[in-house]
Amino acid sequence: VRSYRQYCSLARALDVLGDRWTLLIVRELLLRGPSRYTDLRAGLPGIATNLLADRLRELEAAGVVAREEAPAPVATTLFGLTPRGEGLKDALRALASWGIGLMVDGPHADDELQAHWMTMLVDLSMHDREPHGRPVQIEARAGEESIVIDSSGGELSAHAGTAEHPDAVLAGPPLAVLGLLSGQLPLELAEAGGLSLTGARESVERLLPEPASAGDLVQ
Amino acid sequence: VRSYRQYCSLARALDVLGDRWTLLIVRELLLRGPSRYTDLRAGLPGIATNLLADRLRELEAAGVVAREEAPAPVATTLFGLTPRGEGLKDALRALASWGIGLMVDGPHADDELQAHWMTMLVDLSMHDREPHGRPVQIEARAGEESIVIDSSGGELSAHAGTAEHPDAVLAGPPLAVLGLLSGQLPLELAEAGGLSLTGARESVERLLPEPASAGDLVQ
DNA sequence: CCGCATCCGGGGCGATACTG
DNA sequence: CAGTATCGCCCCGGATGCGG
Repeated sequence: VRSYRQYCSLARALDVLGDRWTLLIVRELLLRGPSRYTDLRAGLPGIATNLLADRLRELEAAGVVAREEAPAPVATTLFGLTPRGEGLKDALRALASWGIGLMVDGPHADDELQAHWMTMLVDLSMHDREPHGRPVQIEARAGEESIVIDSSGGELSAHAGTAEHPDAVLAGPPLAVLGLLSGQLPLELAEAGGLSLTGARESVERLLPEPASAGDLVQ
Repeated sequence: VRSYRQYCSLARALDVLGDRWTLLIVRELLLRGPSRYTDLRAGLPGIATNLLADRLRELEAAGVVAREEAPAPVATTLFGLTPRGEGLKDALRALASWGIGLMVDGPHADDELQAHWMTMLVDLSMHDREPHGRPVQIEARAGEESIVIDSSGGELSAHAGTAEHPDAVLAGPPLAVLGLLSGQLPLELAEAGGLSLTGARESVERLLPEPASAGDLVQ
């Protein structure tokens, strides 16, 4: 929580966000919306509970997070982003987009994977090539974690969970599935890496990002 | 340097960039281009010399920084960004842009200000409203630090230093000058805050950003 | 000088236990 | 459920030394 003591906007931003876990807390709040303490802990495996409490206080003091007392039936406290906190969306997107290039070696030993993190990649990389086509729904499962991707009217959305009657289902090891969704692996290479595609293949191809240039791929 | 152990692109990015000073080192390399160790130290007041050496090694291992042996006459080692490191430009811009909102209270006690940091604000906030007008040159001095802003053919550029025959000169306390350049303060309020404008006022107004909405201003 | 390595004190961080 | 309390450890800050 020590300041860099530089009158520079980046240094000021890091005075608020630079401590360990802070930006991941903002990630959780952006992905989940206003959340309970316990749900935040679940989305931040490895965080010490005192650190989460400390960081939430600091973010509150900086005007990034606001504490809301939930209405009657639940009666718990919710932590949500203020408008200033919502303003971090672009910065987190840019950082996460840069980080995609660091995921091509697959998960390391003991790396955790949660479904709602996968939805970030949809938002970062995928887009509908046929915005006026009929709505499509795709389920993507990496390991045991699955998300549902909806495209309707050119708008893509994704959320954790499973679908009743998706147009297609993608499943496979995390590297193949996330590599496909992030555009790091073209469909053929992802299939070679263990990805299985069942259902309407063209509905998947319609949403896939342009693969990264050949030089960026795994050697 | 401890990993978050999450297979998420943001967590991966922070595994590389999340340590203290790391993103400020990238800032210096983006602003200065390939730099000597000593010049980096000068742009990072407060950093311990062993930490700078550690961070440069870690960034090198992550493929963000490359060490170049300088050619014959100088014979020193230069640290520069790799293409992967250059890819951080958007993320740093987004973070720095968010941090502008934290600068409206002016420099804190003992805050340092260096001219080349000010050039970031030009890049982030200013644009030429008359891209086809004749080229303009403006000098802006905050305290003792001064930069030169050039606009030619709609392209804005800024660098540290002073100008021989600028069209206008801005000078004043850091809060007024940086508030103006970043769009946090309209010209009238900046002048009320101690800013002096000599020379062609319209050449300054031509480059100023739209001021932030009234709600964002200092009360 | 330039580019570090070494040493040491203090505090941020990680892990676990505990509580209203 | 939403934290507080405690205890090591290691990261960080600051100073100094040192080879090329």
